[in-house]
Amino acid sequence: MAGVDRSLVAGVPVFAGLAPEQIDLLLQEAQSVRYPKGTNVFQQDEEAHSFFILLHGHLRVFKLTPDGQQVVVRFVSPGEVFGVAMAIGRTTYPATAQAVVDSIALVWPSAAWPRLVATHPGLAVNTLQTVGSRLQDAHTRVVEMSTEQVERRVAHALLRLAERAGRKVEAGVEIDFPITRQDVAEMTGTTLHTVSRILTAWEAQGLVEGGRQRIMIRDPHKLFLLAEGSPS
Amino acid sequence: MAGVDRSLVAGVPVFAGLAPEQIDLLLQEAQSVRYPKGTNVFQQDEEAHSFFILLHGHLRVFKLTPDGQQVVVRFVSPGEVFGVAMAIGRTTYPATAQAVVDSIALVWPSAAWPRLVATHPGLAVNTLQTVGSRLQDAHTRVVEMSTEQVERRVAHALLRLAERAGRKVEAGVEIDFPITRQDVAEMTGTTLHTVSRILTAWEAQGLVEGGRQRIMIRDPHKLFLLAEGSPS
DNA sequence: GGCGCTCTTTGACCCGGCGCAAACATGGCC
DNA sequence: GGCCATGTTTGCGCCGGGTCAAAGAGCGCC
Repeated sequence: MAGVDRSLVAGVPVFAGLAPEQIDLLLQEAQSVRYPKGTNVFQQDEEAHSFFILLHGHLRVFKLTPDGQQVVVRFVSPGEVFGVAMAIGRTTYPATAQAVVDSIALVWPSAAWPRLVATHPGLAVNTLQTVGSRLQDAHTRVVEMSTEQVERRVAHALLRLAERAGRKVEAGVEIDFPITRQDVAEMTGTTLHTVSRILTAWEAQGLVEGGRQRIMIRDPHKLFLLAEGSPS
Repeated sequence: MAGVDRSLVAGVPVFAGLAPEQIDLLLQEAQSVRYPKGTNVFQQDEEAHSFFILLHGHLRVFKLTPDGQQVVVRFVSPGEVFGVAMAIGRTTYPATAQAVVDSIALVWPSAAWPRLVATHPGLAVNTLQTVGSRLQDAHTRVVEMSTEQVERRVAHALLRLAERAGRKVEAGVEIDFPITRQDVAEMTGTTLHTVSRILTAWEAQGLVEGGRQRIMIRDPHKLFLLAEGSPS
């Protein structure tokens, strides 16, 4: 519980530029909590009681529409803050965060946020940059969905996944957590059927390699060309 | 140039909670600049030299894709900050801001931002909330584009426009600036042809009333039902 | 006050990808 | 090691809406 080691959050962007003593102060108020695979860290529309930094594992953040469809907002990797609803002026979480593998996060009570930013002004500035880059991502996605057709959107989605959560292996870059065709469909605004067809076609060309809840990119460069719409 | 009156920015959210003297200090560093209809306040990929608050008029913010397509990110109304690229850690503007009518904005040099947030901590907190609510909007849009078909997306877009930039008139709510079918298409990821067809159909039902660069919503409630997918 | 540019409407055609359905693989669990 | 749940593949038919084309309509400008 108490006494989280500073080294755990060495490279966390949201703490960038803060003095080590400041970071220690912040960590003293945090709890470290385990979230077994499949459990929800928080749920959409639930009161935003806490905010978090992921230490270990991977989360899938998704929104549920009134008619029950899911849309994946993003995947969270270690070192990222999440659940900062309170900081952006919301009282409830706008989405659900679910552990796709056993995960561990640092947890702060949302109520502490105003005091923390008052004491550590750099925190607001850093969080602003984090939220800002998410805004960029979201806009990129809007542009892609407006102007690209499905195959290129899927290519872009995989490239981003590989960049943020890729693990280099002998034969390419593998997504570092279990991910289904359905997940990719929910990231790109299509159906699992279409994703499956696309991946099968790519596999035949040696672009990617699939498997159950597994995607490996064998030829990132060719995939990139495809994503950018180079006429093949 | 100097001596912008405080009353001009009375209700501006980004100044919420700041003391009047603080606001005066901030205003002393700003310039008031006119942007005639059709001119660009800033351009995509240009160095982010300034940030702004719109005093008068309306801006259209759009992204240009490599193949020349435009996607409308949002419309800016008076009282909103924009061009805060620097604050979110970018050195260039991610989009172009264009005056759709003669407009006036307060302009600060981006270089002053770090000093301003250091002096006025509330500024970072307020900006964080502003950027956060834009993130919400962007995610809402992603969800809509993923799960709704065109007609409902257009309905949602018009309702948002009406809410943010609507002017009540006798017969309904009119969008308070010139807006083309093409603009609506670029907000919703469709074509002007499809938007035209939809508006024509709605007009026949008495839902909206069109015109050149003009959209008026005659029956917001019915439009809302349609947007939410109530089976008509 | 008329010319021309921009915006809008409307028609006809066609295709990307969604919906539905069914078979098939894979891995966890008892 | 076999069963079951979950995930994946694949075929087929269809349709929402994009594309191409061309004809109106409104407005600003000279």
